[in-house]
Amino acid sequence: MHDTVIAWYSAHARDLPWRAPDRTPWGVLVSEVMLQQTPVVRVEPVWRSWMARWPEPASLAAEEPGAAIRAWGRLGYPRRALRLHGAARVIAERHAGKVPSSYEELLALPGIGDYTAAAVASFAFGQRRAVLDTNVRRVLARAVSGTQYPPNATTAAERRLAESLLPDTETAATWSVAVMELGALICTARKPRCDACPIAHQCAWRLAGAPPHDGPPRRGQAWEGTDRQARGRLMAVLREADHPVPKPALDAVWPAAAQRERALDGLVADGLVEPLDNNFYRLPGAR
DNA sequence: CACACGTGGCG
DNA sequence: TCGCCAAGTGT
Repeated sequence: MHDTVIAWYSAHARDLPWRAPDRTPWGVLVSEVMLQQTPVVRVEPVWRSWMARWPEPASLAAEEPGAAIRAWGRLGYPRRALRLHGAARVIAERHAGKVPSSYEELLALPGIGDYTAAAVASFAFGQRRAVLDTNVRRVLARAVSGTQYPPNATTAAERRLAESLLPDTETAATWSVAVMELGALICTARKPRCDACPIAHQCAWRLAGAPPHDGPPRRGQAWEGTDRQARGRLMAVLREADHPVPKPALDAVWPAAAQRERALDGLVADGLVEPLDNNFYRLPGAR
């Protein structure tokens, strides 16, 4: 299975800048954070401008957090920008400006969880770490476990499986990115392209007749009328403003007063918004 | 462990 | 159309 998947990857991998030969650990780290819950097509242009402006951790660390939040644009989950800025400051101050290579030190950075720490250790530093993202989990669920979808939360069994399949250090990172790419391009969640899959003939799920998902239903993401939607509206106003924004300008984008105040308070508590005197607001430290 | 947390595109 | 989904993390 390994040689087949890696050969498929060699022929079909997308040409992404964070995979280029001249990539840096910082570029890999930035890409991984941006890619959390966000499609590649939306990340790529933002990654390019981000790396042009802040080519190393110290250059981002020298900025106010609001600059990072604004440059994040419409990628979503702007707390990721705040945490990436925080990670840059930790790297600048405690790691001499160099992205740490150990999984444990990466995991200690804000906004870096198990997946991202493993991905950076593996993709940027060539270490042998199981990289378990939604793509890998889905491919292994189908190809090996014979189920349409993986469990809702990552299980110890999934981790054991991924580790048991991990090849030696020389090829571990390539194997992980190849499986990930297979999940992203072929073994997709909704409409897998099994006719183009290099391991379709040995896929446990297909061999079992492609049985439908039977476990507990996947949790949907509520949106319309939620606090999240309100927060998004408020952040959009602040992101696009060149100067501090008066409160009425925020009130205008979310009429329900109680929910709006709760959302705004939450943004302030999260450090995404800075309240100023006279009922003005701005991105933290920004203009 | 379940939930909060943005945004936009596709089937 | 509208629910589902996208290289998760923190609490």
